[in-house]
Amino acid sequence: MIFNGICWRWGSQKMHHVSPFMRRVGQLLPSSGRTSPVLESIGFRSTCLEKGSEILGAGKTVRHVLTIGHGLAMRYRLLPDGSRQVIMFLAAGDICNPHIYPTVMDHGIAAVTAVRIDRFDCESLIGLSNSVVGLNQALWTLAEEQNAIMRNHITSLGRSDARARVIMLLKELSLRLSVAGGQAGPVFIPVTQSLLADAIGLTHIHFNRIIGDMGKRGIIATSRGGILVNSISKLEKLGEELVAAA
Amino acid sequence: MIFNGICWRWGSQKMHHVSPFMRRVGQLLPSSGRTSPVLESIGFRSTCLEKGSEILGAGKTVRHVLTIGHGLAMRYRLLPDGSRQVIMFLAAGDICNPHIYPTVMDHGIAAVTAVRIDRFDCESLIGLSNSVVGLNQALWTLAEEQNAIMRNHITSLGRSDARARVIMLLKELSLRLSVAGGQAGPVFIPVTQSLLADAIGLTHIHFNRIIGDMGKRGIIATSRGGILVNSISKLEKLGEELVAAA
DNA sequence: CGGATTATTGATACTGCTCAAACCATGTGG
DNA sequence: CCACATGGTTTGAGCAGTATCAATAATCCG
Repeated sequence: MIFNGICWRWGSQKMHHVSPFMRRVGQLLPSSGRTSPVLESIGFRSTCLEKGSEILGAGKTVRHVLTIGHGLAMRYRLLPDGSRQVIMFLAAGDICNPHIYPTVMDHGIAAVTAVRIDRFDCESLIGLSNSVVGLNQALWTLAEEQNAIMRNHITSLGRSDARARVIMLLKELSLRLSVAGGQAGPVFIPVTQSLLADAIGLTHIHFNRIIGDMGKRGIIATSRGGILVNSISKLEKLGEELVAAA
Repeated sequence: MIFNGICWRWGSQKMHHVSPFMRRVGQLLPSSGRTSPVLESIGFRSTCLEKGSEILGAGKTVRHVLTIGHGLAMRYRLLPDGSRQVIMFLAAGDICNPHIYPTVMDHGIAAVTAVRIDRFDCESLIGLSNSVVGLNQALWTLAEEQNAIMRNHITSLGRSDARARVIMLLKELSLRLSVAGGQAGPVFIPVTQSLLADAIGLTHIHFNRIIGDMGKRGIIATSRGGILVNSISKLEKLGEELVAAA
């Protein structure tokens, strides 16, 4: 249930924080530098959900635009045999809906960590996209980012062995989670091995063997509930070695 | 080369045929019944390309909106080790670009069969999308169709064994290629086994073994350069049997 | 007819899955 | 504070499913 979570701040049109989603949209607008006051004027409501909550169920019709304010979520599907495929992970600033128009979801979205959801009104956003120059294009660009991730995912699943898939997944998540994009410091990925394995089509057992090996080499460290990537560049180097070995 | 093909009709703003892309867009518009004359007024140019031609190269900046007028194409990536991943197949009416704004492609698009490309002007479409009510939403809906296919693809690659993947792929292509959507008649899929195998992460050898088995059961028939699906419903039944067996 | 692409078949090797179990961390209620 | 339940992690042994290598056959095209 979407209203299950502890409500952080609720009911006020004006939030004291800026939505990461709007910040990203603003950066994509042609109107050069700072965030447009028009964008900030649009109201949204924040809801906090605990780990594991369902954000958007498959089959549901969406009347609001949900975005990740803070934390990690995932798009996923449950299969008839009970197994689960994680389609992609969503981080702060990502949009949960396919687009800003009402739709029916063909997959679910759930909270991987505790999550803050910033909820906008479809009509308001649609109205803005008709009036603010460049906004529509910005939304397409954001959507295209997610599509690129899916294409990478398909390529990874189709043409790489287990080890390469693990490396690519960790690399992608590290980069998206490190705010600065390409910094050198360690990044903690707060996702269980089972979930990570479900994303790249491995059993959690095999996944564990692979990262166990990577742990011995000091590239990552494991802890309950997450993985610490010590150095993204080491990760990339390992990936290149793999390609070279083939 | 994009200009390599035999040109079917060229240089005239007014085509004697309607672009399948525009027809689909028109059907998604709220303005009820028939295709809006405004949509038909927009000019486009058709180019015919032979099998195997490159339609859009990876890394290219796109200044036109390319759509499939006739035939089959594919989105694909080439990997450093020389192998190829087919990300998805594109049929008549599908858009090749990620969206109608200029972008850089992170993957290539090539003709699987002989193909007619209907090429629109970015600016014209953007202009239309700002003036025609519902057009922008229609474009998002079309894009979302492709995204749904990618999500299916990811799920298939991640959680199904080879046989199930083959069945899903053939089913998807049969449905998209049969104009009537859900008809009973046989459908011919004009794609080599190697390409189909490259889509679902199999070797063409293993792919061949699987469809050989399906051929013995009369569900499909093979011929050089393509596969004939005798009955989509039989295909679905086989898929359900697989699920039940698991 | 000769060369090129595509399809098919066989034998063998290896990746990653399955099953089974132990271990560890965390939280819960008595 | 301890006993227990829970969910996550780690380890082992054996097997199933696919890849790989190698070759042959069918088909098409010039």
